[in-house]
Amino acid sequence: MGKKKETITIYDVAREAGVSMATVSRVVNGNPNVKPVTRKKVLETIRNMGYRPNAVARGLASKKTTTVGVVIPDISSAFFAELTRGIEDIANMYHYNIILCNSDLKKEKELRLIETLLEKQVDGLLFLGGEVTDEHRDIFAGSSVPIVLAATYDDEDESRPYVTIDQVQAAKDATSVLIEEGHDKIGLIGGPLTDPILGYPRYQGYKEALEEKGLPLREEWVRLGDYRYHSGLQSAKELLTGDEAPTALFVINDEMAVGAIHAAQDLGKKVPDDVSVIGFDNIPLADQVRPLLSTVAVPMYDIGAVAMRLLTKYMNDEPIQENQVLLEYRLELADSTLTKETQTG
Amino acid sequence: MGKKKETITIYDVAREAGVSMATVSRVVNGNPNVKPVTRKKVLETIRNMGYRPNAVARGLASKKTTTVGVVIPDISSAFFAELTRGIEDIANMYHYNIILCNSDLKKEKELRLIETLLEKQVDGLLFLGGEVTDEHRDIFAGSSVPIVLAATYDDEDESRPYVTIDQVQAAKDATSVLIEEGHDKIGLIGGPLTDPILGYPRYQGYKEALEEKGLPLREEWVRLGDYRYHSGLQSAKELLTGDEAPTALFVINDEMAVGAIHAAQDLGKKVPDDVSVIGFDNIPLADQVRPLLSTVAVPMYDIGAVAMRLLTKYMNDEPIQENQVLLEYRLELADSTLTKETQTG
DNA sequence: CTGTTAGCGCTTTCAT
DNA sequence: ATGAAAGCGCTAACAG
Repeated sequence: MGKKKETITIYDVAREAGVSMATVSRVVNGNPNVKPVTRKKVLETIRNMGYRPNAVARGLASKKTTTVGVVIPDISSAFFAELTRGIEDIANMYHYNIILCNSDLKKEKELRLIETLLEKQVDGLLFLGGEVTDEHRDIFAGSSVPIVLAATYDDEDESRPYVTIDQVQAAKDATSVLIEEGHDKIGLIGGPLTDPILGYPRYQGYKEALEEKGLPLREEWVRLGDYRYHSGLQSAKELLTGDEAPTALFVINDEMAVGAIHAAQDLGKKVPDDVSVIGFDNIPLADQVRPLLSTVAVPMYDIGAVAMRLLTKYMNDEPIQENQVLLEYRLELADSTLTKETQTG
Repeated sequence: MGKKKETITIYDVAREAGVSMATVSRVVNGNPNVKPVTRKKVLETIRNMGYRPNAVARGLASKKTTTVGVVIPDISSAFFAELTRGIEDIANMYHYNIILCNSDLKKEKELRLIETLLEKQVDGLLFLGGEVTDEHRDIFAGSSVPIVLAATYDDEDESRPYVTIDQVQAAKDATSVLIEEGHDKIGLIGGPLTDPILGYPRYQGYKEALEEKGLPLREEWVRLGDYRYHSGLQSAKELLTGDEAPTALFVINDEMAVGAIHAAQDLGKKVPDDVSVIGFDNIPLADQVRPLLSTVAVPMYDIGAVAMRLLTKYMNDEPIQENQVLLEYRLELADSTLTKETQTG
């Protein structure tokens, strides 16, 4: 496949065009200090010879790779796929490429990947969605490469840049929607409370909303899932069975929320008449279910885009006004709850 | 962020450990020709000094980057996200990293990205989902880097490696399910017929199935969408209105198929009692809708994984038995059609 | 505007 | 088992 082309270098082009390597380099890099005639001649021989610049050599000499590393939990999750799309679009806009790595939220894998990316001399690093531990901090501190967190944050390092949303407040707002709808038996389908990024804060928001309105937080109305559809389906089946069943569910991500809707329907309950459901994230699925899912619209694409943009600023030593960004979210109230209004936080 | 660490090189380690650069290099690369004592000492000073190998320098010297380029239409599509996951898992297994690029199926963007990836000296390239034109072939031919196609193929270049499924046969099988269910008014929601990768072949399969059974292909039962949910919703609304409406729909991807189910339900029709729907791809959504969607299960993850594995073989000059692979698909018959059986092709 | 000359940090013969 | 030395292809002063 492809001929074993003897690599043609900048030196070959220089010789052929009758100029120096430096001049060819200048032409290739768009340096204005080249006489138009010379430029033309060089460009011509470049085309004729089929010369293609070697970015690795350039990287070694210039100490810039125009490549950034992205460590993400799982690209097959709709949430992170959308986020990654935001990252890549901005990266592309600024002429960077991204090396994409799935971490599965495994700490050891995360650390290994970060190490590899640093070895590959990425100009910057985006760390998404995982918890930042001391070991992460050690490796971050040992490098001079700018690192920005996205869809997570580091509560132990006040200076670490991040882009995310206020998880607690958003969860609180979502729960409040159900309360204001008149519900006083509100269940939760959450994530592991040991998850400091999503599971715990969203639980916390639920709790705070109930406390504020003087509603009881009953253990039997709480289930902790694994963020997947079937987990939501199963959890809701349990919650909605029995006579003291909640009449509303706050489900901390859309996939589980849609599972909850289907569970209710399987049990012969109408959504939202018999049970209201509000989700979280606003992945496309929220709009591809009947009834349409009310949810917290997280600006996934923007989180990625803003984080990448912030990273470019670090990489180019641009002035930075704000390096810890809480993006706005919206309550997207559709048909799985009753009320119709929009708030923002 | 991070101290401006003066880069410590293999030379520094060598000096500090009292050995030569070559020896350090051997240790770092696991070359067995190093006395255990020496190895130990070197490893120790590496740890003490916090030495991190520079993969760019290594890449320049060795002409290997252990990085592969991946050009994909859109990472935010469930289909390609899953495929990419398969790619990355295998890449990771063989110690490669991937540079991920979204092409949006725009030819110019594809060509530009491929060019950039080759400049970055990727060891191999995976080109996904797009059409291979003469310009693609030119650039492919001008490089000695192995290139494998995934979820697409090149009908003009008989030697170009690829991994995909038999689109025509699969579409034919899906349509046949509806026919065998007793339907004779079978509509199609397809993609653009100008799309040689999905739109046309899946249409072709539909057509062949009808012809084979002597059923009429009626223009008014065909709608061409854009693969998105709303397009399926809208198309189905049009198809299912009127008295000569089809009683079954073959929808060429799941997203549109779910849209079609919802359209039917919105029109007060029951699925599958009033109208059967069969989709294509078997993305997670197919399992997150009621009724559960019958569909053609495409081994998305495997297409990516097998393509990546094939690429590693090229990159390591391993013997290759089969470089053009048609993976098997299954008919996943669930609740949006009546019959219950499984075939494979 | 153009050329010369050092490296960038590592791998890789070739000796020893 | 280990070292010396020549590049890999390019950028970046520094001259002129």
